Amino acid sequence: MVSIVSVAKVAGVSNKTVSRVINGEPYVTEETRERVEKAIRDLGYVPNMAARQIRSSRSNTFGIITDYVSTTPYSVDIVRGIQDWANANGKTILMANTGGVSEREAEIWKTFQSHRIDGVLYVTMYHRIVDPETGNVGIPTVMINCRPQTNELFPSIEPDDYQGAQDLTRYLLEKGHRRIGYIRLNPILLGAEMRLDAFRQTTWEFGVSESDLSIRLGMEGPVGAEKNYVFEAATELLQQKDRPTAIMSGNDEMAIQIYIAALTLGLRIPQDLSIVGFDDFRTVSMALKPELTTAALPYYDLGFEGAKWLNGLLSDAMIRPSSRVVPCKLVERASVCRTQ
Amino acid sequence: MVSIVSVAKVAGVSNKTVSRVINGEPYVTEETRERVEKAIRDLGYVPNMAARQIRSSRSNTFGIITDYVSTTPYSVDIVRGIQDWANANGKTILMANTGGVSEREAEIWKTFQSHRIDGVLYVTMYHRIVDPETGNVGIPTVMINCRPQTNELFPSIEPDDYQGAQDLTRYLLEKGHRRIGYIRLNPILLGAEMRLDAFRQTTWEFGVSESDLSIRLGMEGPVGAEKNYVFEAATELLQQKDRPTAIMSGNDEMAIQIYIAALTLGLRIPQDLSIVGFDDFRTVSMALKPELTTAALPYYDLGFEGAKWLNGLLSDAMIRPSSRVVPCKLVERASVCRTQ
DNA sequence: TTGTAGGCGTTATCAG
DNA sequence: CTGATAACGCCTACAA
Repeated sequence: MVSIVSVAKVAGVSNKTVSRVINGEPYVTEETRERVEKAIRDLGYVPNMAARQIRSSRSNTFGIITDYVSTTPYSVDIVRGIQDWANANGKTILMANTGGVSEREAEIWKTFQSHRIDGVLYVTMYHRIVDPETGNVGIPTVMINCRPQTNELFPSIEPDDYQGAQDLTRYLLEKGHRRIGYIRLNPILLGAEMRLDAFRQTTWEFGVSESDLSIRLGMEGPVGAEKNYVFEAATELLQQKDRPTAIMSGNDEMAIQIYIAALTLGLRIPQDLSIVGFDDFRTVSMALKPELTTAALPYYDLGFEGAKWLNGLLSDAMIRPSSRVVPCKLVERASVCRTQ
Repeated sequence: MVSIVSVAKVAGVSNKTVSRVINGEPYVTEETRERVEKAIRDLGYVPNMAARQIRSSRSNTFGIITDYVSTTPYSVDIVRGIQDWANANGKTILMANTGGVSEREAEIWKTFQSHRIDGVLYVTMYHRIVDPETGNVGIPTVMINCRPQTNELFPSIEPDDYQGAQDLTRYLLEKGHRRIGYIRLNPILLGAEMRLDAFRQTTWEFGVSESDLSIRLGMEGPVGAEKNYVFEAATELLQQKDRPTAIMSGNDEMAIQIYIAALTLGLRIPQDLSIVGFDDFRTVSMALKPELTTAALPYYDLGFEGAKWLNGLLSDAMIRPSSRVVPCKLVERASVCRTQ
């Protein structure tokens, strides 16, 4: 492999001068610089990061730990956000996936140490509380889309499920809806409770009576193998004497079944039934007809901001655990209309 | 940072002996080994990959280049497959995303060189023909879910869209369906033509007359901003005098709209209309009611096998470009019934 | 403005 | 079985 020495030889300078050129340091004649650059091009020289790192003990690398990539593919946007930030700031990304196995997690932290990773982004694919098995390696870490349970060591950045559900509920209320159905997310998801709380609180603030609210459980059980009651729940809801004029769905995916239930009963969307989702999982929300009004989970921003934050922690060294929240933007499409 | 030297000092041996223990080399007394291992534990020593690499000029790292992660989230399973193989074989994964920008791609290859990556997995998120901007860096590469156009340099591994569509078509035919609708995938996707060909060929082999086939375009235009005709096409198809008894959908996502169109027209699935999808994008195929019969794109296997293959190439050094294909397994659910 | 000497943490070589 | 010493490619410190 061609190294700095061969370049130096070809350019007829010392290796230190080559190093200067590579790193854009001052005090190099324009003429020397050009000669070196030519040699670099001619030889196809590319600096060796490993060697560089060994001297400077900074790897300029971030590690990403994810859990279940496959069951919830949407949240890969978090990773995209991280990558974009990393790319724009000259960082490299090392990726590892636990698959939910905690021994595996410990190994990963070891591997990260081995690579002298500067910092770790601990990413979960759905919003939840976790207990990372760091093995106490002391690498600065930011948690994304999750929050530490027992240990308060790490800062975290999460979507604002509460505000998102609040905005959606208000949106429905402002469109005149009062009899509203709610089909709940799997309770093991952190968002489930926050969204429901927001729904309850907001309808209460608007003076909607409890009896106008029909709240049903849509799913439960372990992620990836959950029991699914959405279709039945929606069907039952819509067969009530005073059926709701709108249904709020735990998420977009569940909204598919609500559409199907409504259409099967001969109801038109949105004229007879308004529906809102949550997540803005576009493969679904834009495939539904009419397209689904929903609240967008800020996955990309979570990743981008998380990476930025982590980088800040590295220089500041004041890694106070704290929690940040990113808003969920309401995406207005065509699945809601004003009550007639 | 604690290095091999400190370990050696504590264990009262030379650094080379420590190295031997770490790498599981023979010719170390059991007793010495234990003393060294104790020192490693006590000091919390973790080997420095960068230093190791600098000596052995093998990074044990694979790079993954992806294109548009976000628009097609399902195919992240490819990445999971790669990670699982890498994990089981002690390789590290460096990840980068082009976002479809080719200058970015060139940079990525440079970065990979910088890290002395052993090999590259070039992954696209949908099945297509590509023209990688390698900058001719000569890193062994396997292309996954895509195929090189102009240059024949790299081996590739792809899903067998033809066989998948063939199986689905046969399945419908064996259930007695003869009047069959087909809603086509975006033609810029490589799978579009292969799937349609299989459909045409297989129906022909079964002696189905052309006039019983209704083929419509479902989508077109650039990925991420395509025009969507699925709902209208399905509606039109189902309003024909002799409407099809089954519709084959370009993919699962498009099947959502076919469901909605059918239900809106008062048709029951599958009694009045059978539907099959393609991809087995489970967030959709299992959310639809009745659940969707489809052909599973073997994303995980593509990744896993691709990584394995790449590794083989590294030792064999006979990187003959060739193309491999992985079958798409038919997943039978509840959206098809026998014609009455 | 440029060059020299030394060392980062490993592993390879070869001698003991 | 074990150890001393050199070398990998780069950067820091210092000297010229």
